[in-house]
Amino acid sequence: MILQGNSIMNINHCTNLLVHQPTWNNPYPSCDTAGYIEGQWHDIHPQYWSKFQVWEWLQQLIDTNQLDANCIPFSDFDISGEHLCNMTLQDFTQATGSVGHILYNNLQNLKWNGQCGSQMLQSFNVVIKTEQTEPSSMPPWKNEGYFYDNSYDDMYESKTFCRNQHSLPSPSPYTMVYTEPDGKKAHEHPQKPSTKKHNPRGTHLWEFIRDILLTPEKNPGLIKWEDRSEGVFRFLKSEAVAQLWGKKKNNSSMTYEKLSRAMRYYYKREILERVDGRRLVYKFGRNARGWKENEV
DNA sequence: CTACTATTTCCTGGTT
DNA sequence: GAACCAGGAAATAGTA
Repeated sequence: MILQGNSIMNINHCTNLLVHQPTWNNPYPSCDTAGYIEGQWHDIHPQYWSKFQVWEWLQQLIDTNQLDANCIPFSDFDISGEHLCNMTLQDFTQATGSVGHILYNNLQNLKWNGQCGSQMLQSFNVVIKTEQTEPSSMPPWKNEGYFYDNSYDDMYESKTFCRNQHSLPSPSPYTMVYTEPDGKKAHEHPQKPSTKKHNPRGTHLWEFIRDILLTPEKNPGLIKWEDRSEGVFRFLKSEAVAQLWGKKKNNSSMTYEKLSRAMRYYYKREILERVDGRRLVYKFGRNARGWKENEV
């Protein structure tokens, strides 16, 4: 038995799940803002954002306002916070069209009021109360008072679990005929999961991801479709998904780093296709089944 | 027990 | 500098 030296270190690797609020009280804080959440874009005045934080801000606005990511030229936003702050409304509308005023207004709000909305508030076992927040910064899922608890992953195991029948024609993991990468059907008797080929826990990673996507009422902003018809999706809370996957596999040290390595192995098998340029974005490939809206 | 699959773990190096 | 991305390599666990 070999003990991995750092396995213990990962157990609490979920700090970004913690509830927190914007913390800059004066508009130009020094860098010593509170502890472990230091450095997140919503804790820092936009003037001091790095390129990465600008990118995070953009992604968040896309999510919370349900903007079409395809309309945003990300390459035009490969800029620092200082540069961003110097952009005029005209600059924004020039770059992103009608979406420009949303970006501009949100940024102005952040610059002068420090109101960034409390994104990333969702955490495990926490009831999010519905409360007033500006539309431009409120995650849509938050408005519905999502409740997330440990029973979530049990839905896959539960005999009574029933997937959203009215909108989800694809079969559940247990009724699905598992198809080998080469297209051969492995089994015709879905009621016998134990006979499934190499599927020890009942669900592969990609199926796990797919089922989160297909169960919106149980997906508290974890992953979202970027292009539903093309099978393109993006992780919103990468570490949270990793924790969930780890929980399913009884592995408390799962991280997004490790989960993503498994995801990359899917490229070769054409279960996933590479999506270049955008972080946390993946696309289902020809060997991934059950994600299409009207798949038979 | 052996072979195999599907990750898991670790790592180096590159990118945003 | 953090968070990702790319893959190689080796380990591991469940199944055939």
